[in-house]
Amino acid sequence: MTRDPDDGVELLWREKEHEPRRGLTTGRIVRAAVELADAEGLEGLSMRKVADRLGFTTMSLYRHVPGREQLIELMLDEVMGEHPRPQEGEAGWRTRLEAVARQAWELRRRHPWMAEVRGTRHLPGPNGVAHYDHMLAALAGTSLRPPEVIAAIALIGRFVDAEALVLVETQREERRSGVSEQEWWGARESLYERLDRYPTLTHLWENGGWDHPEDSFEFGLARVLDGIEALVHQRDETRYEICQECGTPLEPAPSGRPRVYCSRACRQRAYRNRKGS
Amino acid sequence: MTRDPDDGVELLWREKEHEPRRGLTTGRIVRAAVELADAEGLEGLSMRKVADRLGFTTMSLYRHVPGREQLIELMLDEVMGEHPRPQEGEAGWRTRLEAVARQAWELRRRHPWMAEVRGTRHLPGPNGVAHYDHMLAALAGTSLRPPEVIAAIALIGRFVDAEALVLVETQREERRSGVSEQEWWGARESLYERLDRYPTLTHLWENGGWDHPEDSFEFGLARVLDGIEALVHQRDETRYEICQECGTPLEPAPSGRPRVYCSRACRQRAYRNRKGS
DNA sequence: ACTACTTCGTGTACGGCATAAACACGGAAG
DNA sequence: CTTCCGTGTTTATGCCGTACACGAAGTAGT
Repeated sequence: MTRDPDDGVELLWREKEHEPRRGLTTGRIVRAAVELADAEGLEGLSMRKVADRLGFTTMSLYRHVPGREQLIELMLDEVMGEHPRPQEGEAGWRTRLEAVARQAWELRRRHPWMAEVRGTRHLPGPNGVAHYDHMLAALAGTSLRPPEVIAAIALIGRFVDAEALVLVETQREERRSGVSEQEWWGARESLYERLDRYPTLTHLWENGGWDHPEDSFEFGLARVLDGIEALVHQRDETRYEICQECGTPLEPAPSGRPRVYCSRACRQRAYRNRKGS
Repeated sequence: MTRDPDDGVELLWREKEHEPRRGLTTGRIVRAAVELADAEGLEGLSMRKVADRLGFTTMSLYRHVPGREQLIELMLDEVMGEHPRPQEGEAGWRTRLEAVARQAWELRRRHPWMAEVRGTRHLPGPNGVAHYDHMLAALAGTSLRPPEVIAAIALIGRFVDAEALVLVETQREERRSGVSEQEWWGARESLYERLDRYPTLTHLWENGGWDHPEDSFEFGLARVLDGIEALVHQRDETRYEICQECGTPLEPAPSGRPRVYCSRACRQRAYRNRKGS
């Protein structure tokens, strides 16, 4: 359906359909697919199984959804809507950023398949954009330059996704094999026999490096936030620089927020130029 | 072949076979598979195509390799062998760690499919262990505690993999569609029309946040290293703590390296206890 | 030299996947 | 009443990993 002139933007941003009592709907398909993926992971998500779950034939889905890929995009935006309402406390940027990272982490614990979605050209739906805006807001008030704000948020996002990915993989393998990760690695005797020749490895082993491992998400989040904090401090010190449009030195803004242009005129000129290109 | 009592450790750690003039070999299969995956990505790697490339039937591969999954593990260790010889310069930990991260990054640029491999139970082969040991060594000399060393290295590894993953995905989509990432996103007019209502997004947009984006790998690597550095400084200040075995306060070690146990007796006791469990 | 056994490669077949294309049916519009 | 369109179905194509039965060829034992 909807031979899309613009790749399915319309499908993602469609307003809510009034769902008929019976029959298929995009919304119903998406929800069934989310349930299925929650239970079986993304690779267990097949058009057949979604259709079965709804009591229709496989091909019927294609009347409402262009294909599997698009279905996954719809699923993503669907679950993005589960994010809690952004509450506008005036906490510091680090508190807010940490909170936002934990929310993303929570969401991926509820829907582990989110981390398994591949591809860089996913159009954001309304829920996705709202959440992205919310994340950016946590850093936009700092002295970071705009591209740094964006890169930092992307870094946090990739970090959470990477952690979620290893989590879902360990869980899947534990379920499939019935053997816990610790047990499995503990039973690899024939591997450990060969590790004596590696000095650092044995040194860390003898000093209990693997006895009480760090929580990987907590450790990594703290490190990444520390790293961003270091950059923020650095930028705080060299806060006042030059206008991005005309190059004259910038005065400190009375609001304390970072400035980019020296005057409204410059800002508008830059904006027009960008629009033209 | 090789119905493995211990899941293929033997296959990974096999000594080099003398390869007969003609006929199949595990090594030949692995190398052909690496070539194929380099060219077509991991999802383009099929047993049929590997066999075709070698001029044999599909099923012949199964005489030398248990299945696709094991083949991928073999491929991983194969390319791990391409890491440059670790040179023992006495640089600082940060320099060494950065170098090691860049090496891993380089390797993933040569073999993008490495980042696409999923699963947490990959047995390391000899090359993999050597590289892991080398990475750990970069941090083992600092005041970080052993579990922190391990977690930090894991963090770096996941960071590199995550970056490599988005890189390979953009490249694949660019090749498949013939449209560059920038062009594609630039052409999503019908999306941008809807973004006015999001304040931070438009603020950053107007201030040129997307005009000259940060290099994602460089930015992230710097942040993560900064984050680890912050932890190292923190540990430097509280370096001398208590013996992990008996709990008595630790004296500073003459070598300046971090200590874990107060005496050789405690260290040996701890080692014996761990072995027993 | 003859036999039994192992090793290696082949051919066929099964069940799973996404999806293209043609078709069937029911209700609304002309 | 006819036409058309939205919706669901049927059938078929071409991928995939791999189980299984078989054949050919080499090797060891007698």
